Amino acid sequence: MSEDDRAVARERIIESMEQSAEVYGLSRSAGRIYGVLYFSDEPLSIPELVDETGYAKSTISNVTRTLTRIGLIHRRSSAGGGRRVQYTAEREIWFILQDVFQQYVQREIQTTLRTIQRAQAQLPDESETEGERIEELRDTYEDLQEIVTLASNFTAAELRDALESYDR
Amino acid sequence: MSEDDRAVARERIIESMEQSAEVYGLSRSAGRIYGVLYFSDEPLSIPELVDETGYAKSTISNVTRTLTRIGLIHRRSSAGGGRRVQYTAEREIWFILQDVFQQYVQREIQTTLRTIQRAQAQLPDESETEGERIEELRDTYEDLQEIVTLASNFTAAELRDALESYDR
DNA sequence: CTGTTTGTTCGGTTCACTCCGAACAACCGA
DNA sequence: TCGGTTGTTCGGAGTGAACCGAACAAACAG
Repeated sequence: MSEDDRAVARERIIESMEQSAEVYGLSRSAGRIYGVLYFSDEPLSIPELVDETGYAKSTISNVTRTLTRIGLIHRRSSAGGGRRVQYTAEREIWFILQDVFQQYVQREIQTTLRTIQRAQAQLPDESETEGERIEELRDTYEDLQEIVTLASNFTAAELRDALESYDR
Repeated sequence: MSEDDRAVARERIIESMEQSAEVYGLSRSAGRIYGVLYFSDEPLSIPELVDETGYAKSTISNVTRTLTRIGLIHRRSSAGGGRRVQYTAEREIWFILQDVFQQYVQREIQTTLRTIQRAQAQLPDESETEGERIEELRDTYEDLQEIVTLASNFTAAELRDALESYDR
């Protein structure tokens, strides 16, 4: 009974992770695979993940690669046994979010900013409406870049503290 | 020539907005429609947006609705003239990001947190591994919720200042 | 060397999403 | 009342992504 309850609770949270994965632009399978690894006591191999999740081997292979690249899970090659690679979940969610920020948000901001700067360079300084709009955009994106750069170097606790203790 | 250059610069930035839209989970058409409105001096009606973007009327109708719901553009019913509804872009990007955070990120965090709490309530306090994992998750999400709540009440300048002046 | 286990790659299917065109509803001016 | 304009809704075509199964490559055990 308590065993069942625990399984139900675990399943609910994994379903929630599936949904979160979709919000962050990943597939549902990615959420489930991460969830199973999150609750697993030991590292799991691909065949074990197939058993636990019900997905096809090829799906597990593809998804684990992208999850590894993003940094949500870690890959260990266990040289010893028959099984060759094993996966563990990164449990420090703050690290994951930092990575997402660094890799996606910051990158997105940077390319946009570069486009704006290039467009601005081509327009000589006749301050038409167009020019002002672009100027506005540039200022905003420079602010954003600064904020994200700073924030991504903080720990969660530091960030929270910085915000809580700030007196306007 | 300068006219052409300006058009080219504008087009580049709008293309960049199309790409950003995809990153944020919107369609390319949403990015273009927002971009055209961003650079327009006056509010535009749906037929005018059809001319400017080349999209079908129905597409404009659907996309403007979702953009309005999200808060990226504003809808004005100009009671006077023949045209009935007109749209303007929200140019304060920080407002947009705040809304996104409030509506999506915070909501996502809250539902996850609620799921975790409910799961935790069902498990009595036998501190098994499962229980510890869930406890861990809960702490993290409570931190996240606090951070997002605080951050979404700051202006961009305040946030930047808070981060820059924080001394660890 | 042969059989088994593991992991990757490739082609195909299914499904959701985007966008379009057509039909419809609401409203205005003659 | 009747055309003209505007906006919404609906069904369908095209497209991309998720996932699967099969084929293939690599490594180990016997």
